[in-house]
Amino acid sequence: MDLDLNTLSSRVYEDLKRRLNEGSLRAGQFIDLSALGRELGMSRTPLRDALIRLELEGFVVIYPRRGVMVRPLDLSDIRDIYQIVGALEGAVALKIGNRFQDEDADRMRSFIDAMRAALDADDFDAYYVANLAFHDVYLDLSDNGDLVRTVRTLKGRLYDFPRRTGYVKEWERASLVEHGEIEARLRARDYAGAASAIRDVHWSYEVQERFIRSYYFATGSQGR
Amino acid sequence: MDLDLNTLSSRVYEDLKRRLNEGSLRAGQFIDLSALGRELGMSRTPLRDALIRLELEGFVVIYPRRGVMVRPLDLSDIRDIYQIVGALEGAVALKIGNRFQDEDADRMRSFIDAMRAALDADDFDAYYVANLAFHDVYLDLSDNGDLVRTVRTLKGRLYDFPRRTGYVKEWERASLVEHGEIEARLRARDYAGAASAIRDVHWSYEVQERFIRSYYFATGSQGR
DNA sequence: AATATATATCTGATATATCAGTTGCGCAAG
DNA sequence: CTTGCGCAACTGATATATCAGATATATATT
Repeated sequence: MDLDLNTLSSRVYEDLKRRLNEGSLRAGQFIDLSALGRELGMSRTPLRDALIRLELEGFVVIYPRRGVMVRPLDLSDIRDIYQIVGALEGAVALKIGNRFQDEDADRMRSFIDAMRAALDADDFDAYYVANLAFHDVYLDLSDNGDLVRTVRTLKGRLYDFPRRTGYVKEWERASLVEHGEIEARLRARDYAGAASAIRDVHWSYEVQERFIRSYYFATGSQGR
Repeated sequence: MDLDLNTLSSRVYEDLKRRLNEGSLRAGQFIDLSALGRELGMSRTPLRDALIRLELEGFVVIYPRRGVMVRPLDLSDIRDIYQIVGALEGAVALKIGNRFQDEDADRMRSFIDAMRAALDADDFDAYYVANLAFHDVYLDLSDNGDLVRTVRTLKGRLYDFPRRTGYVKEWERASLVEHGEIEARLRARDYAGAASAIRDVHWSYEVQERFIRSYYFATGSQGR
């Protein structure tokens, strides 16, 4: 599936991602293939193709002959995702070498400033966009497409599916400090230090656990 | 797809993996769905389901309306896989903590001895089995199922698809030294050291490149 | 009232017919 | 001889009918 949207199943895959993002498909909810096919005006075959892909990416679970459920995200899932993203994103920083230039550090610095301004303005969406852009500065320097794709899929599961509207300001203020540390280490070409700041602090479940608990589970939106 | 083999597509998925392993489906080869369906006595639908999964795992490429090709493994793929496996397996060692006991180190030591004996006897299969078992000692201590599953899928792509029969003895002798280092660091509870031995040496593409080139490409079996 | 069994219903899985995008080939025109 | 066009052939994609495993419900038995 080369995902260039020239197949129905590619398009329905994107549509399902959008529904998961906006919350019209919610964790724990079962998906009725017949009803959805009728709504979308298509047979179940491209739906099945798309759902197989979503299952392998961790968004849904297909119970053969029983139903398809949107997969909830519990604390152990989040912990697992943190460990994988930390390891992989840390590996990108570790190996970044000469690809990283001062202008990359400058761009990271500007996104930190944008994040701070967004926090001051209580603008969660602006914070979210700047946060992703900050990390993308060095992720985009990696030529390991599978690694970066994996990281982005997993971040999507944390951030986008569903897309959340609230945030824990204290957490984001702490993240700003961490972002500053990452940028400083990269600017200093201390790649091992940057990798550690990413893996062992920023993407450490243990370090971030109290924020994670308050962000994902305090509102009772989902969880066990 | 819960992979308990109670669906046809699960069974055909396993069968296709076996064909990839034994080389009856080879890199670069196109798979004829109609012919394969007739051979297996089934429709193309479960074949498609299985191939979608294999595509997402990196074994094949589906060109819509054109064909399905077994994906070759080139040097950049191998480099990418090395980086991901190194990062993830290193992360397992880093976080292993109190789960790791002296008896685990003893088991690792026994697999090192088994690998040495296999090399002395020129027994590649025994070496291969002991090598996997060695790494599985600490991988099995991780409770991050997705991480370990990803590592195993990627190792499979390197080792098993196709399964190779030759080996580079010099490489394996060097690996033995690395295995000893990993075991010693874990036994000493030097988790950061173990993680580095795994990520920065054992699973470093740059460190292993000359062996990789001679193993994967010297026979001209595949490559560009 | 509890348990076992038979039957109905539900939903995904699969078979098959047909569609549709891609590529190859033959032929005409320059 | 080269190029462009029309058509045929190829293969995956999709629609639809049917199958089949899983679950719920009704009924019989203890």
